[in-house]
Amino acid sequence: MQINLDDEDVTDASTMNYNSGKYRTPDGAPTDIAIFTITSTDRAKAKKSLPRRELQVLLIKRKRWPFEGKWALPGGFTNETETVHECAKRELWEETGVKDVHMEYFNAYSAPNRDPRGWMISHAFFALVNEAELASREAASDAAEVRLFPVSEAAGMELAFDHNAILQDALAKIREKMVTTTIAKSFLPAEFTISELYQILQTVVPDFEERNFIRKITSTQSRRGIIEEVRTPGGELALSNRHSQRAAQLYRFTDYVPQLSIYR
Amino acid sequence: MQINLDDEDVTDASTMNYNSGKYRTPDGAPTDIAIFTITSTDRAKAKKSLPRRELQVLLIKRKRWPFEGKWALPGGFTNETETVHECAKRELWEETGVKDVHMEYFNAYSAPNRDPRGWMISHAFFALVNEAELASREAASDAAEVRLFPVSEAAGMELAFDHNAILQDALAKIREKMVTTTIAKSFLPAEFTISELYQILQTVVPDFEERNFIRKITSTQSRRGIIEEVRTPGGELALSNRHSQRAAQLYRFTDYVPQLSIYR
DNA sequence: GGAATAGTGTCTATGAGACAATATATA
DNA sequence: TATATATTGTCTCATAGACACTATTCC
Repeated sequence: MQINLDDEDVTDASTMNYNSGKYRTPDGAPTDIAIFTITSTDRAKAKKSLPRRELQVLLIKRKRWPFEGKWALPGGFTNETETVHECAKRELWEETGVKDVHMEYFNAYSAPNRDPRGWMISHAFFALVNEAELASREAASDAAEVRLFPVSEAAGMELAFDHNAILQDALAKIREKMVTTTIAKSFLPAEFTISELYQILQTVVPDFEERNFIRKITSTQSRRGIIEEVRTPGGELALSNRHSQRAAQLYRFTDYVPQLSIYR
Repeated sequence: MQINLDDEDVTDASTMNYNSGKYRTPDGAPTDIAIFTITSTDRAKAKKSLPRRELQVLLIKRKRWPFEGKWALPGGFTNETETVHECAKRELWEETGVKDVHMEYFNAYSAPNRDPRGWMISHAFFALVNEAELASREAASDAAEVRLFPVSEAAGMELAFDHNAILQDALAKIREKMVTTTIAKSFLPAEFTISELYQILQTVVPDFEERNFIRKITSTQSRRGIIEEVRTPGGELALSNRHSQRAAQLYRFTDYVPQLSIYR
């Protein structure tokens, strides 16, 4: 069927297609997903101490043309019967075996010739996955083909397509969102200590530094009530000493969504 | 040319296309743009008083199938030789005769069957245009085909395609950004008074209310220095009385980008 | 003088920011 | 007992938030 896609009464030839009036259409609708996680490795020296944490991104080694052998962000082609969001969700599941994680669409990449296979406008997402959820899958998959890379390392690699730019944009986005929303919860257990939260924030946003972090986040619950103390069934304050000698108060995120404003 | 788009070694038929192995591809890459402006109408009674302001969105009456006769967001099809961002910029120029305004990509709309013409993944932008820039074009265009609507009115209309949803999303987005970034500058002259800024904020975000607005925004310049006082070439404070009996201090936005954080 | 907007005074409570000091449990 | 993390004390200054009050100029 020949459809007239012309919405604007175009009469000059400049915007008409060279293909004798038939419009050129995209050759696919791919999605690319920057899947981030934070790994924890216990420090050798002291047992009861904070683990070393590192922000990692999942990459896949391409098995065929184009960019065969190069590492790339996972992704795939959207079907006609699904939205790009559904596609990304599906790809995440196929790649990592996880679902129901925080995933967000953040940009479209549409530079001509960004894909040697044809005209491809890619829809880019980022996903934040808890290390614990990823653990089971890790063992199952072939480490030579699918691997976590520290973002510092991945940023210096030569990735397939324009995935370097996509990764950079994804990083900038999660760094911004890490301090303006409560997405840090994706990298934490449901109940966590202030130190753990602080460490997670610093792992993603190295510049983040707040001397009196504990005072700020716990002061005047009524105002900045994004987290609350956890209590035992008996009603006492729940503590944890998994990473410390002295036990620390456990907190959990509330449903409160703070409204930010530069005009206060 | 038959290309293998399969990135994931798919072997089950479920993800293969019914069209005997040939992938179905999108039928176009449209962009839709929610173009906002704020109109000012002087109040009849008092001359020197704040004008009535209203947030407006530009709509176009469709001239052909599908949704012929319905109002829709302006937009058009992306060419193979441009990015979707360039396409949106071009469409904005064609539609309003303005360029170099604040325009942002905010989402992709990809529900199957959202467009009766075929499989169309639409890329949605919002643009913020100063009333002054739009004025010249207004006279030139056919008001019956291209019109500004108050957003309150447009939100209640039945628009073409899924444009109601797109408009809602665009509104939510600019309301959020209006108080977290300095995009209010798009609706203001380079030099403005505190009252004008406050009025613009309230026009876009009706809930926005700050009793001591002037104190907050002008206190301790070193911290929240998003605006600065304007001075005359002679070094005196520049004032304006276009909207008031008593002259008011003029301000301009600085380049300072405040860093927001829920963790302070 | 009244209207309409601009801007200041004042008061209290809370938060920001910096550091020192103390607390707790374990290896 | 040394160590590593958790938490509180203390002090100063800035800001939040409320609301009354004064200032300026046009009509």
